[in-house]
Amino acid sequence: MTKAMGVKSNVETPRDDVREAIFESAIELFARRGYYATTIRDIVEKAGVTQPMVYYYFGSKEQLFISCVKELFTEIVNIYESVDPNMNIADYLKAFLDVGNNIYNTSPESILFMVNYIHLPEEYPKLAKVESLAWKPIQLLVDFITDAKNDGIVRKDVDPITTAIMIFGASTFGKTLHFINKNVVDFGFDEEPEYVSTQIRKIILGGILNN
Amino acid sequence: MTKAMGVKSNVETPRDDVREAIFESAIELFARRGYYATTIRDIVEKAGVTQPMVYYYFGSKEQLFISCVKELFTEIVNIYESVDPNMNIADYLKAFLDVGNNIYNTSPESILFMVNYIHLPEEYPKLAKVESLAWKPIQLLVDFITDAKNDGIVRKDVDPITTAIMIFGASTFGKTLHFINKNVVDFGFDEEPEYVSTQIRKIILGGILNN
Amino acid sequence: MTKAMGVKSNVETPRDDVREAIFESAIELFARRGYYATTIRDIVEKAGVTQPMVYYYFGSKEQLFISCVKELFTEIVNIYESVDPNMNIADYLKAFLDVGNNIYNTSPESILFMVNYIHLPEEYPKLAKVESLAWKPIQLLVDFITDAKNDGIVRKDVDPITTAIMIFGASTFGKTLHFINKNVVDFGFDEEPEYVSTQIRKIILGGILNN
Amino acid sequence: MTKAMGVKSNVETPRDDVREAIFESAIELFARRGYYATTIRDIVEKAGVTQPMVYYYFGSKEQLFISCVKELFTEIVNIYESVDPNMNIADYLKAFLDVGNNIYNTSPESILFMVNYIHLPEEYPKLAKVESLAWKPIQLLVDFITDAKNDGIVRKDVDPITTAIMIFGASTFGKTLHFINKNVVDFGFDEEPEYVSTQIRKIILGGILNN
DNA sequence: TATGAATGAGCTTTCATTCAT
DNA sequence: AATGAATGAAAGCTCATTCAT
Repeated sequence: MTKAMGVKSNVETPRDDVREAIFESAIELFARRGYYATTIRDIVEKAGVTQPMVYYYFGSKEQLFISCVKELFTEIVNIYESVDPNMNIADYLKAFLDVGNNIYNTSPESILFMVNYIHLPEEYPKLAKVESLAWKPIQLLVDFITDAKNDGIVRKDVDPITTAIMIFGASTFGKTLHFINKNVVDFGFDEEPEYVSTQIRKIILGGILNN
Repeated sequence: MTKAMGVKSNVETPRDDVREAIFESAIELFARRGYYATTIRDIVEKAGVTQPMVYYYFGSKEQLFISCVKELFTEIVNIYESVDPNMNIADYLKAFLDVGNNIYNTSPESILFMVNYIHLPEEYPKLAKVESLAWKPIQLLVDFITDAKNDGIVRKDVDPITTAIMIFGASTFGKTLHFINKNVVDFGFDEEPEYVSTQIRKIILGGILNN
Repeated sequence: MTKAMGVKSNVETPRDDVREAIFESAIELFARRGYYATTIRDIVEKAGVTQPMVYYYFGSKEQLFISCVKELFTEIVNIYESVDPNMNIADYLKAFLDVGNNIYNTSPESILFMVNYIHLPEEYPKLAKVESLAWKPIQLLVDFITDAKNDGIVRKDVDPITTAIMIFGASTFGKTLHFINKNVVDFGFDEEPEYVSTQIRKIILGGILNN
Repeated sequence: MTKAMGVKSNVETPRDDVREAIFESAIELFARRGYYATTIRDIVEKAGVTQPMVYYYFGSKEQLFISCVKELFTEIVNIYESVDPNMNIADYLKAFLDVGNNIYNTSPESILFMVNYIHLPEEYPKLAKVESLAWKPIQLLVDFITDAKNDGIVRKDVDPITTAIMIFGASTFGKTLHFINKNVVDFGFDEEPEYVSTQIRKIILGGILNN
């Protein structure tokens, strides 16, 4: 991700080339194959560096993985946090979903990686270290919906957490299916994320707003 | 799952004990750890049999995995198909979501396994073989909603596919979070699947029904 | 050692061939090169087996090493214990020293291994497990000398422990020097262990007996 | 050792700090862990310098090791040679053994290192280069005893070499056991080197003197 | 059907060493 | 005189799989 997401921060000092190359290869491979199916050899080959460099810069395969997760989640959270909460609910929802779609479009692996990561229970000791990050985007939604509920915009009998899960879960699940359908096996499911987002917005708003 | 779900289809000849033991251990381990982190040794140790038995009965690790997937998906599909589509939409939705909750309650791994499986893209060559099965529960929803739309119960501007994805995605994502929160790391998300289902129903119905 | 020492216990079941081969190669290599300079690959090459066999039979390199130490020390202790303590001190001393010489002649590595092992302090966590075995031969000497002291044969002002250390230390040190001189680098020290033993006996007896 | 032994030979130019630091760390680590279990990383970390410094000052790990051995043996030999041979045998023996004890007390690793080194046969190509040094202390003893034999003080049937080996071997073996007992695992052998030396002297003198 | 024993290939990791600066 | 970065080679170990019985 990183660069792929258009966050290319600035001209890096040349000595971080190797670290950077490892990092990017790692994210892509971990995202596509998962932790165990990705070998250090895969990573360094793709990055064009030698094996010990991984240990020089990251210490171990697991720490490299954690670094990837942290970095990726941090970036994603930053982007989600940049959405201004001073909008009406329809606009906010649109902005929120657009963010997800943008990330997916620039770097589908990012989403896969995140979703994938969240769905590997036995691996969760590792998750503990990024717990708050992983939960953050959903939390932002929960907070916004709670406020809207307090303002009387959202119905009193609506549970903000469930609502947030619906929005977030539906959106990422839609992207995953889109990715699979496009890259792996044709499910007959070819709806674009943008279209799905529009639908989600409409249904959710219809389901939770007063009147 | 299998036995755990109470779907033990017929009385097995006693000599299938070994096969059965392997099968059950495999499902549980694959579900919790994923394909690569699960070793043949793990499986046979848990099953109390010897390694070559896996090859005698299943041919290879990959084929064992596929067998698990097929069996599991078949059972799950059977259950979903047993939901009578001749109900009103509210009841159908309730029945549909209840089925998922029941499966999760009797055998949480089943859900994990399925979700997990769907989210490992690079593994999808394998998926091709169960493509229609994996997609089937969603398809059932899509069909039901499409009918309701044609009957004028669901609004014309609602996309049945997106709706089905929302229902299914939200429901499984909710269960995953519940599982993680309960078994791995406390996210502060402790809502029971049943409660989440009720909310989903309410929101979806509010969002898609005419009037 | 084992076979080399002429202790070939009996016709083994053929299925222990591999284990046996690993074991013997291990002892010889550990003895000559020490633990760290000996690789699993060295051992299996010498034994004509494949690497995983080491792990199948012994679990790890360290456990293989411990097995060797235990086995070797046990055998050596057995031999030392077979020396009948109902002799006069001169004969006992001769018998005791002869035993060491015999072991050295049949299997020089045995001695090297033992001495070598005793002189790697940082490795001694492992030693804890064979502590009593390693100390046993010296203890036998101590006990005999103590008895002789109580019987008035050995002078009252003589310390049995120091005496035993002198006998044992001098004897093994002599063998080590003999081995080095013969196999590695010519120190100009070519006295045969048997000659050294005779001298040790004479000097010790002269130094500790009454009259 | 070196400094630890208080033999800091001359005022060093400050720029040898690094070399000195490497040297001292190396001796201690080699002594405690042996050659193979000691890594360059261990040494430089302990010394607080960087890895290439080892190669700048010593050329290689092996040459560093040899340097340590040479330096250490040279110092030890110097001390042993400073013992005045113009004494009677009892005093000389006392002085000789005291020297060993002093070295052990100021720097136990020195003794361990030496003994350890002598007992690693496969390493002896390296030994060739310090052959005369390693042998020297024993040689001094041999010479003294030979003279005493020629003077009729020591019995004609006594072999000076064996005698020297007994004295030296017993003394160092005693120290090794003392070290192990104190630092690693309790053998029940807690005799102080000084006490052991006194005993050795008494027994040896009783065993080799005329009358 | 079932198993103990065996294996080729590949894994993560660390080592001593060197290079460019 | 000193260093951060880099490397080839090899270490211990595990994997899915098969063979002989």
